[in-house]
Order: sequence, then C-alpha cells, then structure tokens
Amino acid sequence: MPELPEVEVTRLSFASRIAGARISSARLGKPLRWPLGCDPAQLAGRTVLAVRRRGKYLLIDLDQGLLLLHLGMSGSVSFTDRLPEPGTHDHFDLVTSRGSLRLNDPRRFGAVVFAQDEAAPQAVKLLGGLGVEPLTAEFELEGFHAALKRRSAPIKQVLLAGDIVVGVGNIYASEALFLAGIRPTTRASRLSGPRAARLLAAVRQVLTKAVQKGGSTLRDFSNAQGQSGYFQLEAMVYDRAGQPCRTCGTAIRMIRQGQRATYFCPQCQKA
DNA sequence: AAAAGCCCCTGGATGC
DNA sequence: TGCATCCAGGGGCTTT
Repeated sequence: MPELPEVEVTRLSFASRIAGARISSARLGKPLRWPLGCDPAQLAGRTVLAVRRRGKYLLIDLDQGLLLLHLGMSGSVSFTDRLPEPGTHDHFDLVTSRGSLRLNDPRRFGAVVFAQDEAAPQAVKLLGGLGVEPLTAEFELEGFHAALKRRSAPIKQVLLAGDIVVGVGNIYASEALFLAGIRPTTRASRLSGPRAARLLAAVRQVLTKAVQKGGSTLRDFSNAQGQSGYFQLEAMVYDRAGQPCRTCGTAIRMIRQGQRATYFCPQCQKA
C-alpha cells in the first residue's frame, strides 16, 4: 500500500507528537518480515528524539539506537493517547509518555527493526542500496539521466526498483510516466535528456501532490490519526483499465511488468 | 552488474 | 451460502 507519500503522511501525523517522549513499554504481536533484533523490554526507558523518513522506511531515532519501521503492503500506523486491546493484526506497540504508536499490518510484509545506529549491519542491509530522495535537491537531471543510461530494463521497473530514486511505488510509477508522456515499457537507457527531465519533474510533481492530498487510499491506508487519503480520486491511469483517458479519451490499458500491473494511455504515452 | 522470478502473508472480490 | 481462484500499494533474495 504505502509509497513515499503515504509514509511521509504517516510520519508527519505523529513525528512532532512523539518527539521527546519516554518509552515505557513495547509489545510484539505475530512475527513481521524480520525480527525486531532486540528484546522489546530493552526499549523501555529510552527516549524518542525524532522521526525521519528514508525512502519508504521510517527511522525512529532514540537516545540509544533507532527503530526502522516499514509498512510493507498493508501496514498502517496509529498514534493515540490510549491503546485498545490489540486486534489480530496489531503486531507492534510502543507505549510512551506522550501517546502510543501501534503498527497494524494484516499481511505482515512490514517490519520493525532495531539497530544501534545507521552503520549497523541490519540498517545497512535495508538502507544501503537505496537511491536518492526524490523530493530533495540530490534528485537532479545529470545524475538521473546518467543512471538511466546504464539500465536496459523497462523504465517502469527501473523506477520501481528504488536503487536510482526511492519512494516511487506501483501507483506513482504509472502516474508519473503518464504525466511525462513516456511508455512504461520504454527501456530506461533509451530516454533522451529532455525526456528524462520530464520524468524527473513528473516524479517530483506526483509525489509532492500526493503528500499534499494526504496520500492515496486504495484499500487500507490511513495516517496515524485514522484519516484516509484522497489522491486516488484523481488518478490519471492507475486502476483505470478500459476507462477513458482523462486527457484524450482513449481507453487506458493494463499490462503486466514483473508480475505487477502497469497502467498507461496508448495515445498519450506513445514511446 | 543487471535483470528476471520467487516468495513472504492475509483478506477482499469474483465466479461457479 | 460455500468454496476455489485471483489479485493487491513492497522488496529482499536467489537464479540467470
């Protein structure tokens, strides 16, 4: 579910409230994708300093160590004053002096991992290969175009891979390519400078707008206050197979790339 | 090095 | 109503 915008919206919804809080206890439910990596009881007494985001990971900085939190496909975070009894899919709780964070994740592709610091092996394994942040100045044309030149795979899959630029998931990859007028099957290495520039701008624009709209909600995303997003109400192509293109009226097509659905307009995205 | 497949898991929608 | 099948917003790992 969650791509960069949803993760960022989640972060914004509780970061300032949890900063400075003292952890009183932590609870684990069913196993997530990876083990926590420490005894949850050891988190008690530590202080939350800040919440950052790297790609689709949330980094919860503690006065000693940090927690890497990933929402996988179906994860969502809530931050409330009082936690109800845990439900079947509530797999991690962090009770603090300022409120409680809870991770609900039915499919359990998500994870919470403790690391001593970002140089620790567990952190490096997860964060080490990540590409540049799309909403910062480090996402710039020269580097982006040069990186694309080295890849012969379809541009959609290169965007999704996350090793050139992070945070673009299955929805926003299709949306950004539509906005840039680029066919998802085009080999990354074949994109000209100007087309790479259009794509760069489109990625930025789509992600920025989605953050402003509060993220997308296809199925189960909500921010830490339980609010869902509105971006999907205006998706140009995603999940719109057979429906008319909002620009030209041509029927939107769905294809499969790397066992994931891709949507595009055959008229507006000719190459 | 890069690309392509394979999984992990649960629940909702669809079809018979 | 019940059951089988397919699909889903991610991404690390293994195999080509």
